[in-house]
Amino acid sequence: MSKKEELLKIAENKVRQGGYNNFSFREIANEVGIKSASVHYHFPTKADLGAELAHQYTDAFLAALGDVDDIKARGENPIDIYTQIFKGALLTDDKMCLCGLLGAQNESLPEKVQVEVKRFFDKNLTWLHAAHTANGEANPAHAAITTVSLLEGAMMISKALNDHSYFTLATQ
Amino acid sequence: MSKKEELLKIAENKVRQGGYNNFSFREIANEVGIKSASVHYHFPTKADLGAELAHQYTDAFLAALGDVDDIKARGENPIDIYTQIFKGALLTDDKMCLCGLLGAQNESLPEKVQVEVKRFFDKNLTWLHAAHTANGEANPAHAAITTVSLLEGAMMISKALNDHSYFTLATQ
DNA sequence: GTCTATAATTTGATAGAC
DNA sequence: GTCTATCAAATTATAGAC
Repeated sequence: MSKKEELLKIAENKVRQGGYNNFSFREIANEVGIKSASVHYHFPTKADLGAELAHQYTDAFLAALGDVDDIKARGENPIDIYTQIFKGALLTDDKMCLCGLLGAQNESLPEKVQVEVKRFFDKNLTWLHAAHTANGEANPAHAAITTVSLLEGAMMISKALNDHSYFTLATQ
Repeated sequence: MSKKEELLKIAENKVRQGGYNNFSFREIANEVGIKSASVHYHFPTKADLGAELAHQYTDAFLAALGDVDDIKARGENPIDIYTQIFKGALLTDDKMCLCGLLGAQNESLPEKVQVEVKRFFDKNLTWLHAAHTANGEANPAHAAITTVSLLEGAMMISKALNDHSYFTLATQ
């Protein structure tokens, strides 16, 4: 893993714990074993780092989801897959969804980060719309909205209560 | 309104926009017209301010909800009331739920703030349990969890998309 | 790519006067 | 309750050497 990738990974964990202000260039530089000035070689400003972080997080999330048609072809329910990926993010990492936390504090973020957070939810809604359509839902647009809202909300409250079983209850 | 109340009100708005780190003693002191050192007279530490803020927010929220039995006695649906109060917080103030945002960044908060955020959700779940029970729901505990999760999640994503109509769609 | 050195600003907090 | 004065630490960022 390149230094740049290491920096992003460490920053991701910090942001998923406490938001955009929960990491500094110095902190992540120390953990990677370089100086904070060197971080600016990879990311000119903190906003650049934040935007790239959200962009890559979104791409990785979509890649993990896979293709709705492929899931249906395997005879599986894409909404179950979606729920399991969310659950994995919470249970495996014990952390919030990166873009969920950033979305909540959206107003205080640099604009280029806001753009990437919006992209995450646009892509999620598009995927869920296709999934609910494939499932024969009467109102796939509405179902997509309630699905992602419920999962993000359940994740947030699980963190607030420090109780993973809350998420499991909310999504069954 | 006392200076202390003014400080809390200004801090509340900042936190609901960008989280716990989105205000400083200097900032809120300036807006109230005192010096930052004077803020420490009212709140010894920032954690004290944060905890009191979440506590009062919770109390005000519960007071706005009112009593489940009273609502039923008026012939109204308490879940509709609950939804309307959430919606009002988003549409009137154009801001996140204070404890929703704090809950998402829970891991990075001082412990005394975490305690107050947990209290908010415990009280909400208790109220919703009573509401769904009064409505004759078969599984009021489960219904309470899904109700608050959906509303907090819808609020978060409305902020992320900067689109209030998203919340309305999610809750109808 | 990474370093040293440094700058300007902000932050949470304290001591002690009024 | 509010002030002045002050502090140590942290933050984002830049210039220029290696």
